[in-house]
Amino acid sequence: MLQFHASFFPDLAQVRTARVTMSSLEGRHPSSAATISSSLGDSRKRGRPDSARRNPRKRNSSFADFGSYMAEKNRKLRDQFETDASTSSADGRGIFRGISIFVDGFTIPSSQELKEFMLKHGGGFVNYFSRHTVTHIICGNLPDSKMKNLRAFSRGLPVVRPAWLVDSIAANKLLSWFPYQLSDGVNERCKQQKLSTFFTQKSISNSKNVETSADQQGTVGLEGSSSNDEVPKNIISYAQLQASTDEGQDSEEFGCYESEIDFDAKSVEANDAVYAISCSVLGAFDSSKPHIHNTSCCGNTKEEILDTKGAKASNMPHSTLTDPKFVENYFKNSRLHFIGIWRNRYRQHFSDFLCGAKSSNANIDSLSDRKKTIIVHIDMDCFFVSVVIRNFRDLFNKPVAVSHSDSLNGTAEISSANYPARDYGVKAGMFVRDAKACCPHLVIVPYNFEAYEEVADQFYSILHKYCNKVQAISCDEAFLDMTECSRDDPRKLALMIREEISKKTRCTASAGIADNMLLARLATRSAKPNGQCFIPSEKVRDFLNDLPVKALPGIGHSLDEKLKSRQIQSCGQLQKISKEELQNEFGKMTGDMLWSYCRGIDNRAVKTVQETKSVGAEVNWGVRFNDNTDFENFLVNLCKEVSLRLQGCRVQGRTVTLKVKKRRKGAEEPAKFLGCGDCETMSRSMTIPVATDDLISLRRISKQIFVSFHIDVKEVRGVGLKLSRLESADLHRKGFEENAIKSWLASPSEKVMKQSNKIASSLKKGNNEGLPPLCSLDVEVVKYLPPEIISEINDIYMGELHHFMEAHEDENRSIKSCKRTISLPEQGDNSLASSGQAAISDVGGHTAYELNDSVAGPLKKGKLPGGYSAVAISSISTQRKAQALYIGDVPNKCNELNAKIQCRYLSFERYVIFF
DNA sequence: ATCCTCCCCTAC
DNA sequence: TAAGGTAGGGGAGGAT
Repeated sequence: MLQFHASFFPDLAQVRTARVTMSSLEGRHPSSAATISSSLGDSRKRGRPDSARRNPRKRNSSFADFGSYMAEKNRKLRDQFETDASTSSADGRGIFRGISIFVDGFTIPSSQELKEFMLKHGGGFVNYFSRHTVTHIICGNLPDSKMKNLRAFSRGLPVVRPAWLVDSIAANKLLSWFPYQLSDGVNERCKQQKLSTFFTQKSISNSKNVETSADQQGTVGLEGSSSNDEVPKNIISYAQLQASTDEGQDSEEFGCYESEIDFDAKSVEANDAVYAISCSVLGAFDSSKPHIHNTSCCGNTKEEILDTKGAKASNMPHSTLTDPKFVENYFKNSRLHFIGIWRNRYRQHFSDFLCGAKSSNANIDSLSDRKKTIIVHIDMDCFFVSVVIRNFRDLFNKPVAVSHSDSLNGTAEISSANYPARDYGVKAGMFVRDAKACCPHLVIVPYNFEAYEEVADQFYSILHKYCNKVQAISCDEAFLDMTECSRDDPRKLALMIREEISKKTRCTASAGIADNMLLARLATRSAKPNGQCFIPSEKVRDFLNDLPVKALPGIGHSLDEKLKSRQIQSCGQLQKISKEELQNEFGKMTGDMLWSYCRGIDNRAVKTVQETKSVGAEVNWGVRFNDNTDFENFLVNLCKEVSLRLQGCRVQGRTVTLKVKKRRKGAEEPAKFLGCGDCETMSRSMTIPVATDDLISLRRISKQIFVSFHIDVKEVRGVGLKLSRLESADLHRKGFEENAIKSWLASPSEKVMKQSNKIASSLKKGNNEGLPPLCSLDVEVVKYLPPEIISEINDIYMGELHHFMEAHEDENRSIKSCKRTISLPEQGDNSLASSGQAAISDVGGHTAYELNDSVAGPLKKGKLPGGYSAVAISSISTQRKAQALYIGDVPNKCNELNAKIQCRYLSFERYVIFF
C-alpha cells in the first residue's frame, strides 16, 4: 500500500498526477509510463514548521567535518579572489574604479582578457548579469534580435563595445563610453520578440553596430514593446520572462511542491513526527530575493539571466566540411558529451572529498559481516529544464523543454522536458517538430551548461555535507550510504537534503530510501517528481511483484524485448524463471542479475571512488568528408582531443580502439539534419606494449587502423577513438625516465648517450635532422613497421629506404638462418626460453640475454629494475650488437609474440630506439 | 582455462 | 538546420 503525503505548488490548484520515470536526465530511450500516482495539493501560503527551518546539519553530527571543509574552501576561494583583485588594482591606475562590466557573447579581446583588464585597473567584472551590480554591458557582435532583448533587460544600462575599455587603457583615462555604444539596429520588420532569439543566429550584422542615437537606448524595453500583442501564445519573449520574474521578486514566497511517498505507512507510524515535517516542510520557502543567490566560488552575488550560454550565438558553420574547428565546437555544444564527461569533472572538482573517503570502498566490500545498509538515492527532477527555468517561476507550470533549436520543423532533439510537457507526451530524444506536434505551445529553452555545472556543484556540496559515502552517478544523481548515520532517521535526512537542494538551487530533487542501491533507485522512481519514498524490506516483495521488468536498472530496450517475447513483463513473472534458465538464455552474469534484481537483491556497495578504465572521444553528427585530407584533419583533431583528455586524467593507454560509422549501403540521407543515419559500425583495436597519450602516436595508430578498414571517406558518418588498458602517466613517466634511459644507457659511453638524446629529441620535434645514417638502420626493425610508417620513413630518407632494404635482403636471409629469439619470462620463471616464434632482438645472431648481463641478471632472479613485473625488449643496432632497452611495464601474461613485434613498432614510435 | 578482440547493451 | 557522447560491463568466439 502506498501512502501519499501532500505536495505543494503555488500555482497549481488542481490535483496533478505524479508521473514516474526512470530518470530525470533522460537518454534517448524514453522511459516507461507511470505506475504509481500521487495526489498533490495546493498550499501556497503554507509556512514551514520550525523543525524544517533549523539548520539541517547538527553541530555535533559526524558530517560536521565535511560541512566545515566546504565552508572553509569557499572562504579561501573568496579570499583568494579578493586578494587578487586588490593586489591587481593596486598595480593599476584604477581608471575603471566604479565601473563593473558584464560581457555578453563573443568579444575581442576575450571575456577573460577583459576581466583581467578590469581587475588590473580597479574595475569590476561579473559573470552573471545583475542590474544591481553591473554598470556597463560589454558586447562584440549581437544579432538585432538579441540586441533588442539585451536592451530590454539592461533597462538603460550602456551596451558598449570592448574597444571602450581597450582605448581607455591606451589613453590612460576613462573615456566616454558614448561613442562606443552598440546600436541595436532593430529591424523594423521584425517586431516580434521570440524566445528563438536566444538560439544561434546566423546573420550578424556587425556593420550596423556603429554610431547610433542615444535615445534609442533603453527604449526597447519589454513593457513598452508594442509588439507584445502580436506574440503568439506559444512564444514567450525573453523580456517577458524577465519581467514576469521581476513581478514576483519582492512579493510572495517561492514555492515548490513535494510528494512524500511511504511504501508502508504502517511501518512508520512511530515516526509521525518525521512525516509531519515531510507534509509541509517543502511547501514554501522564503524567496524574498529570488534572483540572487550566492555562488560557490568567489562569493560574488550572481543574478542569472535566461541566456544562451549553452547555445551561444555563433555564426560558424557546423559540419566537418565547413568548420575547421568542428571537433572543438561540437563538444562544446553537445549535451551528451556534457553528461558523458561529467564524472571526470566531478572527480577533479571533488577530489578532496574523494581522497578523504577513499578507504570507504574497502570497508564495505565484505558483505557477510556488515550490518544492514541504508541507502539513499537522490535524483534532481528534469534537471536540464529545471536549472534553466529555475528563476522563471511563471514557466514552472507551462510545458517547457530544452533543445538547441526551437525551429518548428526542425530535427533538433529534446533533451529534457518538464512534467507539464511530459503530460502532453513530450519526451526526451524527440525531434522538436514532433514535440511541437504533441504540444503546440511548448516553450523551448536553450541549454545552459555553465548553470548545469554550477547547480551540480551545489548539489554535490550539499550531499557531501550530509554524508561521506557518496557515489556520483551523474551531474544530478547520486547514491548515499547512510548506514553509519543511523542515529538520524535516513528519511528525515533525505528530507533535509532535499530541502536544502531546493533552497540553494531552486530546483527540486526526489529521493528513494531502502536497504540497497537497486531498491533505493526504484523508490526514487516512484517518488518523482519532488517526493521521496521509503521501501522497508518486508514490503519489497509487494513492491516488485507488479513492477515492469523494464523498470529494473540493467534492463534496457533489448533485454525488455527479449523478455516480452517470452511473455515476461513484470518482476513477478520473472521471479518464476529459475536462475539456471536465465543464465542459459542470457549468459551467466546477465542471468544472475535478472534473477537477483527481480527479487530486489543487490549486493553492490556504494563506491565513492571509481577507477577510470578507458578514455575516448566520439563524433557521430555533422561528419561528412569529401576527401582524405578532410578526414585526416578531422582525425588529428579527434586525436588531439583524446590526447588532452588522457593528459587531463593523468593516464596513458595501451589499447587504441578506432570506431568508424559507415553509411549502410542503400541507406538514405538521415531524417536528422547532418545525422549519421543508418550505419554499419566497424571497430578495431591495437595494443601496444607501452602506454601512450602522445598525439603523434595516436594519430599514426588511428590512421593505420582506419586504412585497414578500406572505407571510402565519403561514406564515413562517425568516428570514435578510445584508449583502454590505462596506466598512471606519472608512474609511467617516472619509470620510463628514471629506469629506462638513465639506467640502460648509463653504461654505454657518454657519447652514445648524447647521441641518443639528440636523436630522440630531434625525432620528437618531428624533423629528421640528426637521424642516423641509412646504413645504421636496423632493417629487422623497420620491416615490421606498418607499411605506411615504412613509407613515411622512406620519404624522410628521400626514397632511399626501399633501396636500402632491398640491398640488405640477402644479408637478412643469412642472418635469419642463425637467429635466436628470447621470450619474456613468466613471473618467477628463471629461464629465458627460446621460443623460436619471432626474431626480435638481434642482428648479429646474439640475443639480449647473451649480450647484456645487466638485463639477464635481474631477469634470472625474477627481479626487475624499478619494481616492474616484466621488460619489453627491443633491438639496438649500434655497433651491430643487440641490447635490451627497458621501456616500461608489460603485463605478465601479454601475448609475447605480439608484444615483441609491437614493441619494435612502439619503440620507434616513442623514439627510444637508438640506431 | 584463460585471455583477447569485437561487438552489443545499458545508464546517464 | 544543429551539436546522435562516454564509459562500463558482458557475451560470443577464437587463439593460446
